[in-house]
Amino acid sequence: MPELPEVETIRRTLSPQITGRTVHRVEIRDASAIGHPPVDEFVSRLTGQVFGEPDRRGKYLLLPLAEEMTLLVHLRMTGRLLYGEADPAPPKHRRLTIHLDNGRTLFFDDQRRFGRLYLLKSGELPGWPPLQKLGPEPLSGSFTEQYWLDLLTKRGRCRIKPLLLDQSCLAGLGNIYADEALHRAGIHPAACAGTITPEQAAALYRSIRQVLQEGIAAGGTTFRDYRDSQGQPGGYAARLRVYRRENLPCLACGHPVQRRRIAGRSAHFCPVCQPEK
DNA sequence: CCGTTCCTGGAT
DNA sequence: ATCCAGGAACGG
Repeated sequence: MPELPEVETIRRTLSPQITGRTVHRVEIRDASAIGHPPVDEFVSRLTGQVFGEPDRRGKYLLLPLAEEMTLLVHLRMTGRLLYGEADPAPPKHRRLTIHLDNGRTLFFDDQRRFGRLYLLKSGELPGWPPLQKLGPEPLSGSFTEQYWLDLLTKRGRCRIKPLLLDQSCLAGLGNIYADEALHRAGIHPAACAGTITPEQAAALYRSIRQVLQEGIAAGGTTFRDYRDSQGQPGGYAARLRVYRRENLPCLACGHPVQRRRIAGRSAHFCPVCQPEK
């Protein structure tokens, strides 16, 4: 489940591997992995292109191409973008292989087939709805404390956990880092945004940025599927304080961590450190 | 806002 | 055999 820190880690490991490389051949093994344009057009337009410096927006990886196009990748749950040697016996979940001019390859593997690649002209990139709808980047200057306080006031009747997962409020948080940020800020995931005090909101603002920065520094969180572009797992799972720790002691107070379904997603929290009222 | 859908494989 | 994991689009 790649969230912002995982996608950012892939961006960083991929950058020296593909920047300046030319696409020699595109091999589609699962057409459903291509979100746009139609597969034959995707292949013909991508072939011969030169990769620029990878970028990221929320959980989207943006791979700019020299000729005014961008290859967008969303990994969703189990997607992997891997750089390596051409494989004569590709694994079962290989969806796409991009052969590069140095004899190496870029693979897109995805067990659950939720991930998608999109090839867009640079002109249509800013107006592309999924990107346009995204809220601010949590680690950039566009995510200000004032924006956050105003948002919690404006969305006062929303519960805070689903609000954190709403990519139009903030781009890049998923279930793992949302639970971790709430625990560090001492806020119950079911709390209504309007009941959060300004002090708590400020603490949450800081904890969101902190857990994302720590996640990036650790190379992301790996339970089973996530890998960077070199195939390496991330190290942040060992540092999680509540996520996937149901019934284990809270690392702050020792009380067992609870798990509850909120808005269709599992939420992990400490009932002592994060009181409901 | 909420529930459903898309997917597959691992757990029960 | 059934349930569950969850990012995001979609319908209500």
